[in-house]
Amino acid sequence: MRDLTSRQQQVLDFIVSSQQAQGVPPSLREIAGHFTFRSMTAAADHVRALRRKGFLEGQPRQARSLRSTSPLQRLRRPIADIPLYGTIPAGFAADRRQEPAGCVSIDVESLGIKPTTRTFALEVRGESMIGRHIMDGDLVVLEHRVTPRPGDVVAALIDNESTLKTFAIENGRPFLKAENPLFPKLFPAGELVIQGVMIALIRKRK
Amino acid sequence: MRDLTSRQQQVLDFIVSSQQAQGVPPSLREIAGHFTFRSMTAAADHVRALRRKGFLEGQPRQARSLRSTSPLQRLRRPIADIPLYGTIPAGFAADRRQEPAGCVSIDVESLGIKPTTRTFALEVRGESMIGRHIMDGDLVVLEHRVTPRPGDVVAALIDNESTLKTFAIENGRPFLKAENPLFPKLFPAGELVIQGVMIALIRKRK
DNA sequence: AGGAATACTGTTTATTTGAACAGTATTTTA
DNA sequence: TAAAATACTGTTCAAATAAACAGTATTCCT
Repeated sequence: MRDLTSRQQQVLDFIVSSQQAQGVPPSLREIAGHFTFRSMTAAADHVRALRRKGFLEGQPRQARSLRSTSPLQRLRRPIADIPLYGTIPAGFAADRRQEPAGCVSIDVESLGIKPTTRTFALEVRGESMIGRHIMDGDLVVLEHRVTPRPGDVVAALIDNESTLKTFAIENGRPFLKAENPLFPKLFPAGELVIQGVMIALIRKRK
Repeated sequence: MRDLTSRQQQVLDFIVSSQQAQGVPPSLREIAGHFTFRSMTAAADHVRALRRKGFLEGQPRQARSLRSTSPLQRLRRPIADIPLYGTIPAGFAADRRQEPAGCVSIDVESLGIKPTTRTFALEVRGESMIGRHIMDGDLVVLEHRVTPRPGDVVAALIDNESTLKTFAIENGRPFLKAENPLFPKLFPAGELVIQGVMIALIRKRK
């Protein structure tokens, strides 16, 4: 794969960034317009060169079919968009119509499961789950309305506050426990509202 | 935002998944073709309904400009594709031309940093970093050729094997240590080959 | 009971768009 | 030093495409 000239790199950059921004790759005329070429052939020439050098591909005679051909993008899996509901989604179970505070996008392979509309993410506050190696600031991805297995990490609503706990069953009665010797209390659950079961975790460097 | 009929949902699903798979949204004819409509108007009707209900948007008279308008996708950040080099990338420092074994795609916001061409991912094997809450099977994202700060988690080449350790400095001399009382040895580093500094971590449920 | 929305067929039209043809000037490569 | 690649102008053409028009049958509200 040969190197690109600076002009060709500019054109490739425009195509990729335009695709990201508009959601659609640009047409040859739009490329020419952006660089104020007075002829579309200029754009077509660059695209032809980028095709020949293997940086672009697309179907012939198909409108807006240009896409960059990085070897990585070939390996790319479908990407899931997961709503991030902040740290303390009070009233989640009752009021499902809350606005997401953000969006976590990750490929399904790294996530481990194909997400549904009941998948959501929360930011962890506190060290109560440090025994399960979940740290303050971690993003946890959870699945709503899944029956937890004993030992699963779940987000539960206790006193109108969402906390992360380990789900357990003793003598047929479900309860929750923190995973930190500093928080040794068990939480017997009169009415146990499970918001979600943890399926993945994302941590970034502080 | 009103609900969709099952047919409209099917059409929307096709548009979104086709966009993901092909990199380009489908044309009306391609939609009609997929559902074996004998008229493009059928596809156009559905697209019109999806537009009216707010699930699709795009420029009029612009080829392949359909894009889904989920409130989530509006929040979506640019996505980074990070090469996954397996578990033991022997000879990474010397042979940079190895083939990636996979691709981790995640938005830059959740990742915490804007990745460069020197960003890569490895799968963790073993429990040697459990004290830093890094578990067997976790995916770690690393940045190559960054000067580590004391306390950073780094991937290093020791005896031609890549291992995750904590970087530390004592009396001006850098060394590496495992974060597990079962692996208490320190690794003094005659020639210290740092492959990368950890910047993020992804864990999926086993 | 009646109007609107849904879900299509079949055809035509105007626009968008990729691509080809014919050139020119400059830079790079062999 | 000659050939090839680069970087464009200017024009034309045909395929791809969105959109409009004219219908039909069914289902869903009210």
